[in-house]
Amino acid sequence: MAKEITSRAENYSEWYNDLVLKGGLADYSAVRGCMVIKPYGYALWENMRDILDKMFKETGHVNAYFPLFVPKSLFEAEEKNAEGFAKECAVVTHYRLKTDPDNKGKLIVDPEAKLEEELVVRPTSEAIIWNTYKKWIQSYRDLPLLINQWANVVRWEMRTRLFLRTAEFLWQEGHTAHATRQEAMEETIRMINLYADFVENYMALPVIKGVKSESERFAGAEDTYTIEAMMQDGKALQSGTSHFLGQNFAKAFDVKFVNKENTEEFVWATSWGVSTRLIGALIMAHSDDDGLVMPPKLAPHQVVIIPFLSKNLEETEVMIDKANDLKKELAKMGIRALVDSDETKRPGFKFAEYELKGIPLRVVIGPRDLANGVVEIARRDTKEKAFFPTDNLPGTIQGLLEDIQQNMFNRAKSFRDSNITKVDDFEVFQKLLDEKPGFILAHWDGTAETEDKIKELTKATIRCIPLDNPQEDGKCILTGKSSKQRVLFARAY
RNA sequence: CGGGAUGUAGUUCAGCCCGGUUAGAAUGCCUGGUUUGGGACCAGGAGGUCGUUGGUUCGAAUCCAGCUAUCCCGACCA
Repeated sequence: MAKEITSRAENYSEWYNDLVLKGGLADYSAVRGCMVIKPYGYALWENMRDILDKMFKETGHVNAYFPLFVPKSLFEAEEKNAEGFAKECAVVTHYRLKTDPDNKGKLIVDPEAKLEEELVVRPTSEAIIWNTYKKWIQSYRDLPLLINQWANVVRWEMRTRLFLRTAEFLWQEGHTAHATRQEAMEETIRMINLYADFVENYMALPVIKGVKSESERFAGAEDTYTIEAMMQDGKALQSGTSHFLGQNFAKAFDVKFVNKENTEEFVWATSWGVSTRLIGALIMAHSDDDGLVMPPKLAPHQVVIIPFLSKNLEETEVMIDKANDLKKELAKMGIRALVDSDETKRPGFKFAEYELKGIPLRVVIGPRDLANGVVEIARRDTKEKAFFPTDNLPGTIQGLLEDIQQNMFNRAKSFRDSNITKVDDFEVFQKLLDEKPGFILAHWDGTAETEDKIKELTKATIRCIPLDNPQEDGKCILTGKSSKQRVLFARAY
């Protein structure tokens, strides 16, 4: 084995790192906490981005771009938001370097080029955007304002992990302004539903939608909606959030509009985002000890076609032609195929390589099978190999891709469902978290103190209060105080 | 940021404790040949200022310090 992958059982974290690095998705860089997204990883992100972008536009949003830098005075305008992010901000203090007079060939920061006002590298863009919205919004006719931006943000995290938590990451952030509380709330819900739709239908990953408790809420929001997914180690990954911001930012940035009755009102706001972290979720939810497993709808290459090559040049040429013909036919149906006719690598090497890369289907075209009117097709999700007639191959492949997409979702869903447990006893709660990782539904008295205490004792946090949560009488798992519903607990990334 | 570990060829690592020729291996890479239905084989070859800066020393991959990066365990977090 040229590229050994640590097994999940041996070390889950190393397994994850191996997949990212050896699967060719990303690489470490010379910058602390920042990664290089390699072409294969970026192709995956482009697919995700393009689909989401289309979904945003179908729901009436438009794209714009706001500056990377936020003047400190703007950043601090919304107090809670500023406080929440303050301890992880990169700050620009100077605008010039100069050659070091004492050390030839080296540069130093020019002390004379100190900025009057420091610039914060955006950890999120509410401040700069709401400062702009003030200029754009005067009348109810200017509302709703539905803007999204694709951007990079910087959050100076203590400890970073490829895709899951990097100091700089790519994301989209939607920032909307509305005339009424109800409209803004509807937007908040619309977007969390859109994210759930994307993650479930494209990433093949089931999610639980819910509301964050007060202590897990976005800094500056009145309510944070979240989608939570379960990874193969039973831990939760927050995969997307949609915030109802109330009038907090409108008040902080003095954004008012005149309504039909000619009275001034503050506007209502939402913001929502998903990031390259979704790639981490995709990897951890579906992959196995042989490498990545890409859901067909997002896979950079959905099919790899490998023609068998031999000394017989004439025969080899026929195999390569067949492979290229199939690729063209697939392209007509919108299926992304890759032909590997590299004669310097043996088939076994290629099989292993494309399994590592997670390509959903592998089609092998060889003289022996072709004489029998069949080709061998192997699917990545189940590792099954089977022969299929050469007639209507594109149709067969399309069917298989759909089946893989569905199978991956079903598999992830049954794994998740079998790892959600209702618990009513705190000792069982603690024991379960250590022995059988997963989600736990338990009663909670609704206080931040209890939530903190549970976190301290078990490292588990309230992931969300699920939407459409069944109401039932119960007693808080820790304090025994009365409770009307169960909330979702888990250890999280 | 606290605790632990690590950084030597593209990659994985040995050498360091006990300083002293020209720093090794496997794998990968290049060339030629034989191969090709699950990570091929033979022969030849290229590739390293030992993470970085400074210190100790006649002499540093080896000893000491700072910095930097990565991994693991915490705290923080999408």
